[in-house]
Amino acid sequence: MDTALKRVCMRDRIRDVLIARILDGTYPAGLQLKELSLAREFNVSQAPIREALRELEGTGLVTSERYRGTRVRGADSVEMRESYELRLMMEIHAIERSLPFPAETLGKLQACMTGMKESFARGDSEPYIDWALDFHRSLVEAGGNGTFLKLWDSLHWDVRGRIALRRLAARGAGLAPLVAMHETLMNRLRAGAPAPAVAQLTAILQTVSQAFEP
Amino acid sequence: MDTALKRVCMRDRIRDVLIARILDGTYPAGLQLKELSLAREFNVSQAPIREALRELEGTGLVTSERYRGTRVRGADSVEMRESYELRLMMEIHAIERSLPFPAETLGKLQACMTGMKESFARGDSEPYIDWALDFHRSLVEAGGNGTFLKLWDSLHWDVRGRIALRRLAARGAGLAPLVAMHETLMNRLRAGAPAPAVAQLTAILQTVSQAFEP
DNA sequence: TGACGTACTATTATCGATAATCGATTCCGG
DNA sequence: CCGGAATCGATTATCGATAATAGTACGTCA
Repeated sequence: MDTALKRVCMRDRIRDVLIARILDGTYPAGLQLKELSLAREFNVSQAPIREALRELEGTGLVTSERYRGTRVRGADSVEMRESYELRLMMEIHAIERSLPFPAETLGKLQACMTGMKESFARGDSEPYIDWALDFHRSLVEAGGNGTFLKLWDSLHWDVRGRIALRRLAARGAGLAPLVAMHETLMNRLRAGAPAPAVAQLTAILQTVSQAFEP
Repeated sequence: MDTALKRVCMRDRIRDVLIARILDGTYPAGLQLKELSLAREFNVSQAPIREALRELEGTGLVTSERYRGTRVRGADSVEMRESYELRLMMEIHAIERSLPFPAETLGKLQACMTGMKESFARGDSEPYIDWALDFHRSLVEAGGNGTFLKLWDSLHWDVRGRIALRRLAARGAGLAPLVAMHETLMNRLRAGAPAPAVAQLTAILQTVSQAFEP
């Protein structure tokens, strides 16, 4: 396989590849990431590999022990549930802090909603997923706390959420219930009362997080 | 100044020193961290410096741009307030999720409380700070969400909190009000009703976060 | 004089090699 | 056959040097 990367800043590209492989399960939890093997695969020397690993270590995706290597710190079902708890907290916080939303925010959310519905109607699950992730990220953004937004990004919800939604899409009911649930959420956000919106949001995230239950 | 580090795993020690310097203001926001200068200071080559910087990049303490260096991403007062908001959220979550606490948790918290009181009575502010930070970290731990605990650690509350408390200790009322407030919080935690405990916790964090207001 | 391009300098990105360490295996005396 | 010391292979940690790049200072030409 040609995974050699050429253009710019090897360590960034390598880091992104490693993140994707860890989150999509290519690298299972506990796997040791051997620097020289990776270096050979990417056609680079050890240094950029190590730097990419150190960055992943900073985000908590891997752990390393001195002279004993770097290992994937798995996203097991426990950690996944905990992450959803954190995500739920952030999105609830945004609602409680900023509802009623200004027109601009509602417009952004509505655009995502429309995109979701259209993609779903066409049966295109990937664009649906893009819109859905954008919807929830926009919600966090609406809370006005930049640290929360950075945290959202550093937890790689763009990848994790995609994996979850793909699983749900392949299951019995597929994405149809989610579309309806988001529509309800959108209406409640527009209505402006926090409690019903929070309840609906909680239900949505509960549904999505079930993608990681056996 | 002899900042040369000798014993084990240079990159870890370097990383810790850099974290401390960033959080205590030695390295102001926006400062470019030059690799070769740091390498000379620590008597190491460029590689471990870079790895330490990459780890800091992962935690969000610095940012780097290709061929343009690594710069301190400042902890300005806005970010500080946002961080306290996040911390408050995590501690509230622990209370709402786990109150009433089991005897073991209450014992741990009480031990911290006792340590705080004794240190304060002796006028030793540093041990007081240790106990206070341990108290709040234990609170997060009591919530039972390991991801929250990791997040707490990755935000470096051990350093940030110390800085805040040192500032407060040097101000007018000093630490006395905090001791009393924690005693009240402890009583309310023991009582087992979430709402009053949350209110008191909010008041405490509000007080502490004022250390960063001008 | 002033806009423009070009060499220079400071700094980062990457390399290839060496030192340090760990884990397993082998070898040996009992 | 067994316990432990010595050794070997694999892997990580660090080094010193080189390549690549951005910003700057300067000189040239109109």
